[in-house]
Order: sequence, then structure tokens, then C-alpha cells
Amino acid sequence: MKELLKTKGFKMTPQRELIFSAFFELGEHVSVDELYAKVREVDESVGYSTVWRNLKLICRVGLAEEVNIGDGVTRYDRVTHDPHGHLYCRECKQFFEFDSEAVVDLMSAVADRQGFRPEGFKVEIDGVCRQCLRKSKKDNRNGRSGRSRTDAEKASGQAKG
Amino acid sequence: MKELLKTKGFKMTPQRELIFSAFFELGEHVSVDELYAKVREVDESVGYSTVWRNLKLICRVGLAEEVNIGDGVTRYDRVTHDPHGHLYCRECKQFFEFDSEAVVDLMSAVADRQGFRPEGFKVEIDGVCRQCLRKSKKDNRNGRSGRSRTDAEKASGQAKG
DNA sequence: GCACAAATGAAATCGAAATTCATTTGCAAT
DNA sequence: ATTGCAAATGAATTTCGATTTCATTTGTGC
Ligand SMILES: [Mn+2]
Ligand SMILES: [Mn+2]
Ligand SMILES: [Zn+2]
Ligand SMILES: [Zn+2]
Repeated sequence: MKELLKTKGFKMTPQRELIFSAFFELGEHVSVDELYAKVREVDESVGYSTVWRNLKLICRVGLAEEVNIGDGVTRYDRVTHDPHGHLYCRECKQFFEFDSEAVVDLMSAVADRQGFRPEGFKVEIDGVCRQCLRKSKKDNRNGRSGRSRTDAEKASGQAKG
Repeated sequence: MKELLKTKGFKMTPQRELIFSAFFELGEHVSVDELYAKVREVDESVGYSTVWRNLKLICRVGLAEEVNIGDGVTRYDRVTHDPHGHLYCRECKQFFEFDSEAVVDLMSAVADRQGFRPEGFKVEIDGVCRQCLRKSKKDNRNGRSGRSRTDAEKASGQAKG
């Protein structure tokens, strides 16, 4: 680790060491804020921008990559394991993963056919997870409190679920 | 169109009419700024927030959906044609599309298996398009001017492109 | 016409990402 | 061990797209 950085021309500092190890402890889909919080548990003095810069660095040296689902916060995902896709639950805002090898193979073929050189694949399913489905079914049974329809509800007609 | 909105409880205004038709003229992957510019060509007085709100409205009534590639700008894509994926070229920043029915089928199966109710699929390939590949090959032949390596290049080892 | 909710436009706000800058620090060469 | 200096740090600031606020205007049903 230290070596990987050194050979790339980066210095090792206590902050960097802390940030890197905290990131790998947290593991999956880490946001800057989450990592910052984790790091501050150990060292109150580390700055936000340092955490941010080191997260970028972790990406630059190829140990993580950005994941962007469109909710406004960038998350950072270790690139240890095989290509995988994300299931993102709009209710509980949790990520689930699935093996996407088959999907990526298919996509590679598509890219080839167009003379496109692929460098990254994004495979995401947006929806509602099993738990949240169960919960909302229960809520429905108990009946929703008699509030009137919101603008959004009007716009989308009947709620899809 | 006017009817679609009316039945959903929205009013028709000159601005809205202009914005809607401008959007459908532009077609694919339209950003707020692009649409705003287009609209202002016709009517200087239309406000940015009106364009923004109507773009949201177009989505809410199901005529478009947001596309987010992670470059920081949200784009809006008509939902006329079949499910499709995007090829995004990091060089020329252009989108290309491909039919993703097979891919989506595969993904649906995955979601099912996990008890996940899918509501949207994102299938993206990030890379370099045919044209840009050709161009960069030519550039290489002519040799790059002798500037020193940038930080980013150091970080990523050999430049990928 | 009238009432009133919906829509508009300008300006303000929000928030994550990114940058600036003065200071400190790692580290390689003496 | 000293020293030179680029790299790294932390606080503050800036950026910039997205979103909200609010006073005013407008569309629609009566
Ligand atoms: Mn992941
Ligand atoms: Mn598209
Ligand atoms: Zn959930
Ligand atoms: Zn290109």
C-alpha cells in the first residue's frame, strides 16, 4: 500500500494512512461525509478537503471508483471484486449488489459492434427492495391517513405500486 | 397534449406550450440550459425556473425521464422509444444509444430473483467512440508535444488513451 | 366579470464538489 | 542531522447546477 503510493510519486502521511484504512474498513458505497465522520472518530483534526482529496486519490490509483446514482451524492466503491451492478432502493436508500458478468458481456459485444472502446459499465436497477415492499404492503393494509393528494401524486396519476 | 395536461389538473400557458414543443424538437438528452437557450430564441422573457419546472413536469406526466451520467448535469430524454442504453464518449461528450432489450430482460430476471421491484434500468457504457479513437490514433502518430506528465497522468500510470 | 388555485420570473438559497492559499510536512539528497 | 522543496494539509472560499421563495400575473371554472 505505502509502496503503491510511493512508486506513483505520492507521499505517505498520517492523515492519508488513516483515511485509506478507514475507507477500506467501511467498504462499499462510501460517501465523503461518511468517510469524514469515520475518520474524525479517530482524529478530530483531519480536514474535510483532505478526506475528499484522498478519496479522489484512491480512485486515481485504481483502488476505488465513483458510483453515481443521481441522488446528488457521489459514492466510492472498492474495485476489489468482479464487475457488479447495483440495485438501489428508493425507499430505504440502500444499495444491493448483483453479479453483472453476463450483463457486461452482452454490453461489451454491443460496444464492439459500434467500434466503441468501453472503459466502464454502469448497470443499475432502481426500484423498491423486498423489505420495503413488505413494509408498504403492511402500511396499505392499515390504511393511509386521510391526507389529500400531493402535487406529485396528481402528476403521476395512480401510484405505480 | 393540452388534453393530457388538463386531465392531470395542469393549466396550459403560452410559456408551457413553447417549452414543451421546444423540448420535443430538441429530442434527445436535453439539458436545462440547452432547452432554456432554445426557448429564449423564441421568447426572451421566459424565465429559467419556468423552463426547469416544466422539464420536471414533462417527466412527471411520463413524457421524459432524467438521465444522469455523473458529469454533473442532468439531462432529459424522451420516453418515446424502446428501452435503450447509452454509450457515452468521454472525449467528445456525445451520447450514442443502443437497444437494451436483451440487457434489460436479463436484469429483470436478476431483480425478480431478489424480490426487488424494478422501476427503472440504467445501462451505460462509458468509453471512447469510434471517431475519437480514430482521431487519437492519428494524434499519436504525429507525436505528442514534449510537455511533462501531469499529476493525473502520474496517478493513473500509463495514459489509457 | 369573479374567485382562486396554478403558473411565472427574478432573486435567493441550498449543497456537494472543487479550488485557493498560507502553512506544514515527508523525504531525498547532501 | 540538516536542508530544499514539492507534496500535502486544513480552513475558508468559490463554483455551479438544482431547487425554493415570494410577489405578481394568468388560466379556468363558475
Ligand atoms: Mn457496489
Ligand atoms: Mn437516450
Ligand atoms: Zn428498501
Ligand atoms: Zn467521441
